[in-house]
Amino acid sequence: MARGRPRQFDEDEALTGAMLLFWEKGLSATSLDDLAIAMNMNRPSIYNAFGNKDAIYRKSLARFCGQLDKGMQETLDASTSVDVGLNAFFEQAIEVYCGSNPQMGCLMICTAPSEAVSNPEVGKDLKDLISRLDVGLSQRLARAQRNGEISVDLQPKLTAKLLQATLQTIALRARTGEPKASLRKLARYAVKTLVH
Amino acid sequence: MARGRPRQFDEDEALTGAMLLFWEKGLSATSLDDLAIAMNMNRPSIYNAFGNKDAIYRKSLARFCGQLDKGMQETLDASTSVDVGLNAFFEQAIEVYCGSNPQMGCLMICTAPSEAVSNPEVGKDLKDLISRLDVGLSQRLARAQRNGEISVDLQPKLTAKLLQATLQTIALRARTGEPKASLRKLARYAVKTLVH
DNA sequence: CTTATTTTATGCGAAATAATACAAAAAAGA
DNA sequence: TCTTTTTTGTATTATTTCGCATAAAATAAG
Repeated sequence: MARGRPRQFDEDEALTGAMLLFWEKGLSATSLDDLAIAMNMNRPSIYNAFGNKDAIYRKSLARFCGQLDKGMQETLDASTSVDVGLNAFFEQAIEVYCGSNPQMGCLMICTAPSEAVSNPEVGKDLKDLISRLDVGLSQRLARAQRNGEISVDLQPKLTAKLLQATLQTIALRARTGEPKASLRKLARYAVKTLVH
Repeated sequence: MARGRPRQFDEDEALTGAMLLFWEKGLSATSLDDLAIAMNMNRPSIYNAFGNKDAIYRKSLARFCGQLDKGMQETLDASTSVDVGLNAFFEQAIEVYCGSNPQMGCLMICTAPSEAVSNPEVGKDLKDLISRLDVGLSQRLARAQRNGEISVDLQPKLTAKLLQATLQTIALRARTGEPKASLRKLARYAVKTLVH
């Protein structure tokens, strides 16, 4: 098997290049010529391997969110105490959001909303990520509540949304250049204030 | 005075039309042809009156943010108690963010971030709005603290950021179609939890 | 060696897009 | 009435962009 001419590009590397470009410029401002350079492929090969621009963008989103989601689940599950887990999760996110120069925040939160109205599939991708994070955070809070680690007065679903709000503001602020230290301080205050 | 041929368009209405279009599609996905229709002007007149696409977008942002900022200041100043003021402010914002069909969230938070890296001026507009809201909220909290209305343990600047995080998540969630009632509930819980 | 299969690379063509040139139109002032 | 000023509308140009057609290249199977 592997019948025809072998591929010259690495699918993973190409998608990474595409993702980085979308992360910087968003969907609409990115052209296929830009993508061809970033993916180190020519346009016909791109169409053949990935489909049109929307499809590449959504595949980039899917990979990015998969990592984010997985990181959250693993970090929250691994930790015995909620607040330690949450702080570790925010720490991870801050590293990603501030990990380039200039800082680019979150691929989904910073680039998908502008497309979400005119492109309902992107809207759905955004909605799904928000929902998954709500669920993951909420379940961890509920577990902590059952363990007696946090107050029964706390409402897990609403608190989860406020924790995600913290994650989102960190993403947005990172994109405006706000320094890591400032974001860390905010994250720790959020955990301390919201989870008790 | 008013020397030459009178304008056939109303500057305010034209800018409103442009703003609505940018709000729906973002900066990059909006063409000047679309704008010409939405503003009820022909392209040369647009260039003459407003400048290029970036300039029209930034004028739309400025007007939108001016109203948001003013609404916040007035609502927070008018109320004697902080929590009532904050709840009223969130209520206003929710009406704006969910006021169309489909819901479009916040013009700035939902469309500017995707442009902010490649267009530093837009990045600055975003940063400035975030900063102004931080300051406005923080000052109101500090006042309440001096009045003995809220605890001295509360950190006004950090709490202000968490309140803005709440505003931002409401904007993003509104854009994914989350219902008003759900957003209201979140806003009230945020005020209750964060401001004590 | 021949055939089938898949990818690559050049390049084309249609459509969209940004921005401007230019003359006609519409007003005020001399 | 004639000039000046500003806006309007048609048209044009140059560029970008998307998506695909086509043929060459590179491999496996028969």
